[in-house]
Amino acid sequence: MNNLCPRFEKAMQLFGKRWVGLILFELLKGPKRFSEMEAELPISGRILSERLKMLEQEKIVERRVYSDFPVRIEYLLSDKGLALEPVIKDIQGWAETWITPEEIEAEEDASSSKA
Amino acid sequence: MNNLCPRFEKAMQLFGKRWVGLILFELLKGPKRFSEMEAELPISGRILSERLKMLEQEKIVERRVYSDFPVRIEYLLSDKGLALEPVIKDIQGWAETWITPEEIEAEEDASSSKA
DNA sequence: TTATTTAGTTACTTATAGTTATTAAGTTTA
DNA sequence: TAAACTTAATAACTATAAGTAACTAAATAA
Repeated sequence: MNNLCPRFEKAMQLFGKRWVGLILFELLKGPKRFSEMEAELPISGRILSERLKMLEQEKIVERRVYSDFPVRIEYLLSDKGLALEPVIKDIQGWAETWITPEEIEAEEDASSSKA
Repeated sequence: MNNLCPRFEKAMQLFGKRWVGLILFELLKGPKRFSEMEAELPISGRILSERLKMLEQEKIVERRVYSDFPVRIEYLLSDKGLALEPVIKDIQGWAETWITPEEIEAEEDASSSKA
């Protein structure tokens, strides 16, 4: 068991965690605040907080505190995080080619209570 | 909420599911049997079965039954699945550059009961 | 001093994953 | 013919992760 490349396995453990892809997608557009991400992603504050903390620990995301009123905290990608851009772009490209509108509709119906 | 590209969101829902990356990584090497994947991946049979069924429904994986003794079932990537190769390769490349040996050791220690 | 704002956290419920034992279909061998 | 073997699952159960709603902390404004 476990004859895989350990680096790949570790990478998939990060990247394959729920919401991580969408968080990176958002942050590739530029720095974001907690509440912006909470509003733009269908993710709960608790989990967003947990994921950002994890991504910060993994040095993929940086957290910057500005002592404005009210306090402003920005999350942005580090170099390690920015280096994931090709992955995100590839997934986008793949999705545009291979995900059909029907699949998306089925998805939206299933989560219509949230939308 | 939910101003994301719905195709990307759907793609991440598949790809960001635990074990999916590792299953695709294995299948990119060529067709595999259930028991081979079960042996090579640190994943339970129940979840492997569940994931393969999902990937089959999504037309990413094909399931071929051979009436040998004992019954032989092969899983292989469809064109849609093969199209994910660049994503996997990018993640591999990223992992080789950015995942440090210390991170992997920490990981191995945490799951030493399985290894 | 009370209210307001952002960025969380805590306690609790629901959903997903993991483990172990069992089943089904087919084939060999006693 | 029936007991045993093999692969590919599935069922029942336990453990872990995610979701929800209400609350907290720090700083300022009214």
